Amino acid sequence: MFRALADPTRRAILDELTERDDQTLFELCSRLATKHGMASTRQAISQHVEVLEAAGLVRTRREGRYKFHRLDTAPLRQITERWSIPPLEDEQ
Amino acid sequence: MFRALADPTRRAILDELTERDDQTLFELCSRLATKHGMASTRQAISQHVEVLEAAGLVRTRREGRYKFHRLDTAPLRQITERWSIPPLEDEQ
DNA sequence: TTGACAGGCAAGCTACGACTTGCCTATTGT
DNA sequence: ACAATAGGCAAGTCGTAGCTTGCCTGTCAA
Repeated sequence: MFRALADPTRRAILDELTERDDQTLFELCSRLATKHGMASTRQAISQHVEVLEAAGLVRTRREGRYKFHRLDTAPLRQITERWSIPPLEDEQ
Repeated sequence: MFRALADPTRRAILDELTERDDQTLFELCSRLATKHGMASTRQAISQHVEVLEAAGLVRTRREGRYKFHRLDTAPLRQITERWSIPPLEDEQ
């Protein structure tokens, strides 16, 4: 899962899913291209999504010929727990 | 900094510094070898530390011929803020 | 002052990750 | 039925991350 976060395109996918859940692969492709300025092919995105799925950061649901993607931030807790991140105080 | 977290050896270094600050490079080497079972050379660890420094996750202080390493978890906040991790409550 | 110790620098090797290309499957609409 | 659409599979290319090797610099103790 740490490896999954290492790639900027994958982080952009997480960003995209943060502000809008249940996107299809094609939606993700076009939105990444326009809003994040990343010109990636569908296959590239598809492979990134696979990695994110394997890391448990993205859940997918098949529906007809569409595959919807949903963000799951639960695995990210590992990070805050492992190195005990100080609870974010108001940094002036 | 995400890339810095992607490597298991580097995460082990952070773990090591979590439970004991101000270790020298040689200390880190031997402790990683014994406690974490990672047989890495000094140069390898040194390069990992460089990456962690560049990511702002490790602060160093030179003292004579020793170089002490200290953990800085501040950059990790980015993660919790970026994808709004729910504040870890007592789970169950 | 000189040898032992802590660490740095730089070039080279290797393996793996990101991406492409080409073709295939399955679902839907007309 | 068949074309269009959403997605999957697999092989191949290329760059770079991680590691090693060899040698160099700087500090301290005898």
